[in-house]
Amino acid sequence: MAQTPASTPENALAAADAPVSATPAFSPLYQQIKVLILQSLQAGEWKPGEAIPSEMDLAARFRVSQGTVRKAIDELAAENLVVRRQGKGTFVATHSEQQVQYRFLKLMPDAGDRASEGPAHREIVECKRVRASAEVARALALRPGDPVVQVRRVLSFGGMPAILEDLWLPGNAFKGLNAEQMAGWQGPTYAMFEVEFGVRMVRAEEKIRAVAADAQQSALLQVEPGGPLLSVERVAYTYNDVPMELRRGLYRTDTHHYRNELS
Amino acid sequence: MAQTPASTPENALAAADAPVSATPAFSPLYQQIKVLILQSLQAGEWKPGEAIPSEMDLAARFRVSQGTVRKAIDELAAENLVVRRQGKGTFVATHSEQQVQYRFLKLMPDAGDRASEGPAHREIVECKRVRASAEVARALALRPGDPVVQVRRVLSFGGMPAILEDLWLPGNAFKGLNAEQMAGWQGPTYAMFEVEFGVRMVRAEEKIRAVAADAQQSALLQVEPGGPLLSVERVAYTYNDVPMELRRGLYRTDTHHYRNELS
DNA sequence: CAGTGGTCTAGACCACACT
DNA sequence: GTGTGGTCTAGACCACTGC
Repeated sequence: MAQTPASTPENALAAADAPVSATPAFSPLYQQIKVLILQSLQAGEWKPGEAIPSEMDLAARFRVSQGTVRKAIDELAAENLVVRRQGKGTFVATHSEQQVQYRFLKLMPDAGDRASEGPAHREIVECKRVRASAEVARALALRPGDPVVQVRRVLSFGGMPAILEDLWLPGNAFKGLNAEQMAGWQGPTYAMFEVEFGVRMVRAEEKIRAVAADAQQSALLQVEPGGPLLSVERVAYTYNDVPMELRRGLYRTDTHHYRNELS
Repeated sequence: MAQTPASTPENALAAADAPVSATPAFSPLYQQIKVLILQSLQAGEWKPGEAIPSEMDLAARFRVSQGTVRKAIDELAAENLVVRRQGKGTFVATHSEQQVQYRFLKLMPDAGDRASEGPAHREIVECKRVRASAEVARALALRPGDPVVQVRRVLSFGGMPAILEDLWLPGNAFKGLNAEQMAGWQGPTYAMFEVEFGVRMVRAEEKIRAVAADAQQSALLQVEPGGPLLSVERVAYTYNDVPMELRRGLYRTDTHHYRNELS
């Protein structure tokens, strides 16, 4: 890696193999540095909430200029993998921070903000070990029949049930997860996943639909059967686009709405 | 602006007034450059799809280094106001591009991508001049009673109606808009707004709910009355966060879904 | 005060597109 | 080849944090 920083940067990928290649697959130095930092992040060299080494230190370690490290970190910060704090350092992002808690929850009260509403009350309906169905296996990149933890819970705001959620988690990574743990933890569930299982959710994709409540759902959410509910199907990923959670939420949207910003 | 580039950058905002200020409101040079470019964009100095001057030219114009201009443009590109193309130049973003057409439409077919589906068929149900209701006035920063253009239309994919939309547009900016124009235009509606009215939508906010179809809605979308529909309420903004459109869409989500990425 | 991230500059060179 | 954006470096200085 960059033995001769001042000269043409050697392309690690291209140099690795295939001297005769149609597309040289050029990747700039800062991208290679970014990958290296990413690997350290993934390997747990620095834990969530901790500071990573200073830009100068990283520049020395990788034998590149500070500017190149800076650009690599800039991209990591843009992807919310890392948080910069002027005068203090750069920190591994975590779902435990007081600031942007519940980053992935886009349901907002129609009036006011979520802070004014107070924390949600959580009730675990069930938490059991099952075998992955074909659908769950596909979403989590498992084989059908592989062990999976399934959780069903109801979240309430101000005493009113608002969300009915089913979670499916790979059994291997979430050994020992139980209802007490799910119910006892204060704060974001993803923060618990970080602390208890070392699983950091980094990004997610959601598919949103309008559906009619069935009998069971309407009972749990205290709405009329057949009434409209927002179905939010989420796949959450760790590093390297590895899926680690499938979640299907049913949201009441009579007093709340799903907020999205487009640009 | 940066009469002495090599010395401490004079803060235009801070220098303008209030020599004794608790917070000096420091803003870096590149931010000031960004504002200047933004003003030119807004004033229409360069039209959508056109190239803006090269980084070197802008650096010379503003008497700063190329790197400072670069950082300003980087941010504009990140906000999708401008598109960089290596070897060619930097171009004013437009909704007319073949690439990311329908940037703000997040409805996707459950199987395949939107390109495979072909363009939507549009039917204008009505297009009339009305007076702003309290709700419309609030969303568009108008006064109740101000002139507004209201459009109702149905979009169909593969012959099946999928979206029922109502649009409200400020009457002043959209003088002369009529049903023929709405129906005749090929491609994104926002592209027509750029060409015909010089209005460029830059970002938008959406509030999403699940609702039950009423009699009229179910007839237009060919679903059962009371069936679930996705309600998407959008406010679209031009430069400087000026709202220029209120839109309420009702989406059928039996064969499509609203796709969102979280990070 | 020292250490961290943040800004600004200047110059060299690379990759890409057009002509 | 020329011009564009893109990368990389090196050094100076600024702003913020905490000792």
